[in-house]
Amino acid sequence: MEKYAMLFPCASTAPSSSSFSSLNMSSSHVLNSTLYNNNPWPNGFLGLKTEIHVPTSEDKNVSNNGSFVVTENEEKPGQKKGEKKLRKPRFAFQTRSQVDILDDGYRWRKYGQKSVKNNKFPRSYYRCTHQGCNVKKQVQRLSKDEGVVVTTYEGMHTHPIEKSTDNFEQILSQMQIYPPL
DNA sequence: CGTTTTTGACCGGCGC
DNA sequence: GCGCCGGTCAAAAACG
Repeated sequence: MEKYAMLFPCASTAPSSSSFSSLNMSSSHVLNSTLYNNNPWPNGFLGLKTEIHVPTSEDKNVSNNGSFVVTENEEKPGQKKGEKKLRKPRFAFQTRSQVDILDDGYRWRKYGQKSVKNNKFPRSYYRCTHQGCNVKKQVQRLSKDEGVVVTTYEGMHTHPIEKSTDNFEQILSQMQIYPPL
């Protein structure tokens, strides 16, 4: 297996994708697409404060998760009231990208992959390789829309980013919200 | 040689 | 109690 192909879907009105494909592709991926951030990160995972909802026509199609889902301490039916159940905040980012792995500057170790029902594509489970940092993340690709990738983060990082987020920041700054299709 | 990926087994919760 | 479903473990392979 070779490395992932550096594909850049390019929204279409991308200003200059040249800066995107920085030379250090050590593990920098691009996610030019819709990214929803509510800034739930302690140390500022992303500096930007974008909170937009793009009601694309696909929205109805992708009803299973509108676009940005924040599942904090939600009590599910059947759970004991006020239990010490592991309540971790979860954030789902729905991204339009050809690349599954969206690098956020952290190092992830894949620890599992399972196929989900109603989905042709498997779901990958990643874990932050930092000691004491039990942040998990799972990447799922919608079978309906191959271009849509749902990245779900679980937990928060308690350590600085190991890599220079410069690249990622650049991407974010240049990232633009998808126009309603 | 150390680290990450792969992949099936395993396990816990939930519904029937 | 059993089977489905989703998530994790762990051993070996793959990779740099």
